[in-house]
Amino acid sequence: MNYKKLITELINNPLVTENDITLATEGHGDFALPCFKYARELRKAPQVIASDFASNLSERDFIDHVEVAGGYLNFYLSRKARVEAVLADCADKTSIKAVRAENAGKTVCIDYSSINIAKPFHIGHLMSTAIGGSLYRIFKYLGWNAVGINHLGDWGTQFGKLLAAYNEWGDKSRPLTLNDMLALYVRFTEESEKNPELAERGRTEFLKIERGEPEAVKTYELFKETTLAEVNKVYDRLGIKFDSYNGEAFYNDKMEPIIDELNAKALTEVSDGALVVKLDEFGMPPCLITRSDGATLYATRDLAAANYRADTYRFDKSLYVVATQQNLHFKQVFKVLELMGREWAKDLTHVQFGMVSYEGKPLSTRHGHVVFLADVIQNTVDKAKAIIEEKNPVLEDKDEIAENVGVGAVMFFALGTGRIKDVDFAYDKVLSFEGETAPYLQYTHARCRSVLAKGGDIGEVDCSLLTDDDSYAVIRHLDSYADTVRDSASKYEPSVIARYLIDLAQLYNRFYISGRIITEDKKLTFARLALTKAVADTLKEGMALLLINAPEKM
RNA sequence: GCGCCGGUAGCUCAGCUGGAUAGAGCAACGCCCUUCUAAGGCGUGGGUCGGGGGUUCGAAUCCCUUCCGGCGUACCA
Repeated sequence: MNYKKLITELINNPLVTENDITLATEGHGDFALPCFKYARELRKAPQVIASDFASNLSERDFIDHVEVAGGYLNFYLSRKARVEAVLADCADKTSIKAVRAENAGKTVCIDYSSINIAKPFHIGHLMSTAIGGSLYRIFKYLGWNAVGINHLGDWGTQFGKLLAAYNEWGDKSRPLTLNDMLALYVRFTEESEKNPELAERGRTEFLKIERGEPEAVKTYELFKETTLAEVNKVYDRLGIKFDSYNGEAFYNDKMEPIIDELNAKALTEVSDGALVVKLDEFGMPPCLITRSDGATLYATRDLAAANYRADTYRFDKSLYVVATQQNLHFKQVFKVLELMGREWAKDLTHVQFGMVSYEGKPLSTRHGHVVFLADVIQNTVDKAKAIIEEKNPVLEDKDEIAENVGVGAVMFFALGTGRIKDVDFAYDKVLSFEGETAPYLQYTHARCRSVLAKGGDIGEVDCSLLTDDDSYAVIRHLDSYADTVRDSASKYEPSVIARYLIDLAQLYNRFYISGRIITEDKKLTFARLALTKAVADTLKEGMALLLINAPEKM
């Protein structure tokens, strides 16, 4: 319910706009209007203005009373009416449906995860995967048509090297694994330093792939399939989905028209043998289109990809969930597209996130300073299992619940704080199951379900029984759910929802402890069960947006 | 050098489209399970919101400046 708007209408003064209404500080009602800013124009003291507004209020059924305190006019809403409205909205989803109606027909492309073929899936990939996967769900939830794109790193000379290494040392008698490929690649890098002939072999093998020689392509496809098969297991555990796996290889034949167009529009020039688009007047270094040897670059592929997505999906927004390191790259690409006259260039956004390090040092596959995502998940799941054995050994489906709790903990680690901050991965953080964590949310949800199961059917609810401070605090928070999800989408920031859910769980737990829900008093029991149900449903829906499952029991 | 981002309690963070006493979690200490899930709740201690200017009735929030840290800065992605 948009009370700010209602209050503004109630005051009905041209000076007062909706944005002037603020949430009241603890102990000062629900909403407040600070009247200081009108003092100059009205030539009156703020307190006087507040009292004037108060005495001129029109019909006000949703307000219980107002109070003038200092220069503030405080609004105390009619709690009973608000409880009714919130419980009704939780049940029929009116406000969420309204948001969906606004967004119907809109399309958003989300480029996320974007892993490299033949490279291990480590915690460095967690952020893009989790943030993108969450945004994918959030946008869908809000009525958008979302297109999830895994822009695979499946092209480049490293595949020639890997092919050479595989032909030389690969064990063809058993199925290839991701670890084998990593080992082969490392060995190749080491040995080719001593043996230049080997390095040359890498280049010629890549040429074979480029030319489409069947033998080479077959092995290259094997690398790709092997990687995807393993990585998909992780995606499945995390609940991550994609609609397209078109990556670098896919755009190989789509760059030439872009280069031709850039040349035709006289945007390019040759500099030190390379073809570039100069961006000096925009305060940026030039955007490299082709190398001096004629090879295309990262930017070239992204220009082609952006065009392809625009043509194919007709997006209203296109997001790139990529680390902040690539800030300049995207600025350049977006600017070049704008210079090419693409009116949709304004709809492209680099959704950047901070760097992931491990024990204070940057991650490095080559130096073995990596943490594999599958291992992290397994560790959190194992710990969840151990806690279940300790606290609730009679629980059914222990493995499934441990899986949900462990994966949830990993997701919350990635999505719980603002994405722009750098994060240092540490096991004690992901393995923490108390306080502001996914297990806390899941626990609260399971607690709700448990009470609901015991409480049975909910009869007619008397909303006046939920106007005490503990109950009303929960209601008030539930009231901002739809706005919170919308805010999270507009900021491309899943952590907004994470914070919201933590607060909701805290408020509910306080309510839960403050008195019994199921009592002899039928009417009171129904009212409290209704509140519990609203909280449980909201927690579950909100967690799903963060890729966190909500088990019924734990 | 220039550009982007961060700097809030011992630690991890929220608040940053300006509003009333700056909030959580973790860690520390002290309480609360014969009663609906203690993965929970309550309480105590803990803050020059990096520093300095400015704008304003009012600044963690806006502007300027400065320090510290991360990242980027043409043929990797």
